[in-house]
Amino acid sequence: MALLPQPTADELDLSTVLHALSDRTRRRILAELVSGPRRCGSFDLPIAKSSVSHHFKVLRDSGLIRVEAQGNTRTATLRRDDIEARFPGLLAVTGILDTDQTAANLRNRDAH
Amino acid sequence: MALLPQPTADELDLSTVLHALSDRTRRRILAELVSGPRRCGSFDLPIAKSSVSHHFKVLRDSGLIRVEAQGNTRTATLRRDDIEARFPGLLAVTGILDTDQTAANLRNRDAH
DNA sequence: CTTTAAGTTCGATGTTCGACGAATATAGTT
DNA sequence: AACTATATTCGTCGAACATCGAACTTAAAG
Repeated sequence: MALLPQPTADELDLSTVLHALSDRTRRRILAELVSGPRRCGSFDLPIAKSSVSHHFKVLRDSGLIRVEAQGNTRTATLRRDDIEARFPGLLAVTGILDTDQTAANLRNRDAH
Repeated sequence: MALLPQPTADELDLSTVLHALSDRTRRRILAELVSGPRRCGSFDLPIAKSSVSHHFKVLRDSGLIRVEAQGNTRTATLRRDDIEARFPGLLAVTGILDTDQTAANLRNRDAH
């Protein structure tokens, strides 16, 4: 159960985060992580596994996900609270949060 | 008074926009455009003017700014409404809108 | 202990990026 | 017409990026 190195919440860099988000495959990974932690290898992506590994590293280095090694598997988790604290609304506006959630946010926003 | 080619509002591509925003120099240009249209050459940037021209092209191709040629000068305008319509909140969360303006938006938002 | 599964790391390839200077185009100015 | 100012385009450079397959590491399963 080793947590792999990652930036702290206050170390999140906007340029780095936006670059990580500018890739469709990485946004797809993040979107699938909204529903909860997932094993890194459990994503059905049309690229080689070494490429997948690369994308997970970019996401982890940027601070968007945390990755925990347990045995010979790794589990990725969206750092939703940290991202929200530093860049509120970023996940919603980039389409990471699913439509219902975004709609709920919008409703809540407009209602108040 | 020729408007240079640019994507329509509904053609804005998230990956392209996020990539354009992932550069600090380009975000700085956008932030200075919040206060109104500016001549392209009137930005005090620590890079060669050919590089500045490149950044304006990236911003225009991504749809974040419109550029109008008038005589031998070009004027850049932030496409605020188009961006807001397509990706609401993106300019605020990326720090393009200054603090006061963002606060004003939040006040206005909450008020309604 | 051998096999299998999960991922990473490495090296190579081709592309894109950001920067530069030089050359060019366009349009005012003298 | 010659000069000046504005800005782009072109060619180049090194760095970074995305992708791949092969080799490697680690650990669980048989």
